[in-house]
Amino acid sequence: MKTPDKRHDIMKAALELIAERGFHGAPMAMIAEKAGVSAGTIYRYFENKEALINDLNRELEGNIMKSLQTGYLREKPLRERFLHLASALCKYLLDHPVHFRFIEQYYNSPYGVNLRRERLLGKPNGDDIFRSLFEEGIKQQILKDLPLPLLFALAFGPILAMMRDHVFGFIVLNDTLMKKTLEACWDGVKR
Amino acid sequence: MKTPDKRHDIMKAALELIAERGFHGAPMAMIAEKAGVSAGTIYRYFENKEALINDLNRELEGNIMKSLQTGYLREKPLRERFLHLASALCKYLLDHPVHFRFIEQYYNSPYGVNLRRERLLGKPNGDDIFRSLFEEGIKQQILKDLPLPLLFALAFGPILAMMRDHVFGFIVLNDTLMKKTLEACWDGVKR
Amino acid sequence: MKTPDKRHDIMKAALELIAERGFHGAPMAMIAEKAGVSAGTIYRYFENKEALINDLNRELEGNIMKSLQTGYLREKPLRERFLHLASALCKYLLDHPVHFRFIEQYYNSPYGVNLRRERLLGKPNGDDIFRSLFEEGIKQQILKDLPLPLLFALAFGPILAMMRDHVFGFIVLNDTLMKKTLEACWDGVKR
Amino acid sequence: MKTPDKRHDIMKAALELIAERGFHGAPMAMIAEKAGVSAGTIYRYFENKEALINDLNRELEGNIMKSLQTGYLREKPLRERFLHLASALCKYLLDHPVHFRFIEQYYNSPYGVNLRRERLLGKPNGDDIFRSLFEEGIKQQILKDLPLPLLFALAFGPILAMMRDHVFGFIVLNDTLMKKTLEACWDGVKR
DNA sequence: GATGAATGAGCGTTCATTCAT
DNA sequence: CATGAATGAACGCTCATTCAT
Repeated sequence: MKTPDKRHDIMKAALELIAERGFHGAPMAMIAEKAGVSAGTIYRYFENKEALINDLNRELEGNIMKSLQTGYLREKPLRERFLHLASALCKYLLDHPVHFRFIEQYYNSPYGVNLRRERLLGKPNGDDIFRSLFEEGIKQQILKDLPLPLLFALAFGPILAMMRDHVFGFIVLNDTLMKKTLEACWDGVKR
Repeated sequence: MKTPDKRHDIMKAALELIAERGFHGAPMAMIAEKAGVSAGTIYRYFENKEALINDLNRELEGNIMKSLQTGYLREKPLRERFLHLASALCKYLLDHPVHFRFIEQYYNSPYGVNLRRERLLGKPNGDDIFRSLFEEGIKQQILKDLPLPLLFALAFGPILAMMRDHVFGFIVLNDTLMKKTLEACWDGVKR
Repeated sequence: MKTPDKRHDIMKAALELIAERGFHGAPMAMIAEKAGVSAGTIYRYFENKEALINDLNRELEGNIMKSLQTGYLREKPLRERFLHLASALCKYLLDHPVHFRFIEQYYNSPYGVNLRRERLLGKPNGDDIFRSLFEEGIKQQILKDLPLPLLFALAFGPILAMMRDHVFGFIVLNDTLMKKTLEACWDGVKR
Repeated sequence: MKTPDKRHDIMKAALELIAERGFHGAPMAMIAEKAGVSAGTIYRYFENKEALINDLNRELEGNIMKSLQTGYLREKPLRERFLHLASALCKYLLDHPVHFRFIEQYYNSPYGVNLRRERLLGKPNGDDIFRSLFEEGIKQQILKDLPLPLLFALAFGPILAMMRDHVFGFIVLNDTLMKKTLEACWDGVKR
């Protein structure tokens, strides 16, 4: 029985291989084989390797954003909303270590830097849930009065570092540890 | 007139190219050309590319550790010592953005992961200034009672994220901003 | 019009180049060019240079063994069988001087030594026609009672030396000369 | 204390390395190191690697010829003289396996073929002890009436094959075995 | 659409040889 | 004379991409 959605198969294969072996440990031929298609076929769905990688990242980010929004209630207190987002992010990454590995590699490559640049220099993206949360927090004098990128750094720097340590086996996370750490992040950003 | 110290030239060329273009954007031939030597010459000084990269990292880490220790006074209060270290680290990375880019790449590669693993699994290294500071802080109930890797994540995660943003031009740091952010890091790790 | 069987072309080119110029006088690029393919193509058919060489040897040995068996009659007297095999071997090598040069090089390289070691230390290979002939000859007290490798040396040492001389043009063989020499080999091994 | 004879040191180092590791397992730098001289120094004594190898071979052949002549008595019967030479050759090679390994490699390389060609096509070399022995044997109708190269093949082909097997450990020679084999060689060449 | 054989530029590395000291 | 650092062409091999089928 054939999978009809080759595009999906290719992305899945690429995701897993790149997560596990890095960008240059994942040649197109290997991705093709794992996806059950021929090497040439990939080029019907993606202009080249770079495009495949960018599409992949876009999809994963979309998934994450979607998962953050479920259960997010605008009317809750800011602290609670922050903890909701941070812990939903952690949960997502814990549940999808492969996605995490991929994203990490992505943002540590020329691709990621360019993407980030485009985003920050472009217009504010209305649906950026974090940005509006933080801007609100600053305005209400709940959060420290720092440029947004610094608040991001304080909030997510520790989370990503923690996830890295977990994925590589340097620590074993449990709910208590995670909760404590996220509250520590809050301590970092709050006034 | 030629520089007599080719080893240094090679390391400098490798450092800059790798910082700017990543490990595989910096082929040996390109490093050689930038260093003003022939490709074969590199192999008189380094066993292979991996050894060159490891040596480079070792040197940079040495530099950083040295710069952290200057002016570090064991008898000062813990908070002050933490802020000293964090701000010395920031200053170093700010003054040497190329070193920062290299180290980032290094720790996001198999090399770095293995190094980190060895360090965390190996015996406590007496001269690890951060580790002893944090252990002391936990014992004295000044810092949160979390596993060391998580304290590291809370303290350095934001710093590295901030540096990244700065190096890529997403923010422009000044002393005030930096100081505020480092104090926010302290808020994150302290009880 | 292209030859459809590239694998064959590659083996042929490698055979001829190695026969003429030795293993390191035959770089992959040169083999590729002679075979009318690109360098990379070789690696679709052979894992690496060593595999190509081993495959080549295996094929040639197979050819030789096949040609020895045609017309070989187990019921003939031992002397006649010996002369049949020896002369069939000579004829083959005479007709395929390039094969001879290749095999010579092969057995004078680490590849060949290892192969020989495996064979001598491994279990007797049922289809080894020479071994069984010689063992029978010893048992029936027709051949000298010497270890097998020495009988091999006495029987094939001269044949290979003769072929070498012929291939390099130091002598010109004809049927009479060959017959006489093979009978002299028999004189060497018989009681 | 320095060895004054660098030329000798270089040849010895080259001999041992090439015997053990083959021509391309013995780079000039390695030879130099083993000889205790610098790489450049080799080129004061030898024009290039090829010249070094040729000189080495010439020297070894000289040694062998000399050792064959000691105790060789022209007035002894032909058979005895043959066995003397053959066994002296065997003894030499057994005592100097490193020389044997070198010579084998040499004659299986372009160098050796050219040398041999020069020799056979050049004028008869008066002091060639084997050649005169065999020519005498043919004239006196003691040896088979075959072209010289074939008599050489019959006489020395087995000896070299035997030595090869011994050096690689496929057989363990002792005096009895050797004597039997050399007599078998005589059986091969005699009428 | 899909295939997968073919390409060839590019990689890390080696080593015989040269030459300034 | 001797050194050994430097060279650079050449090697075996990889892989993103193309294109005839």
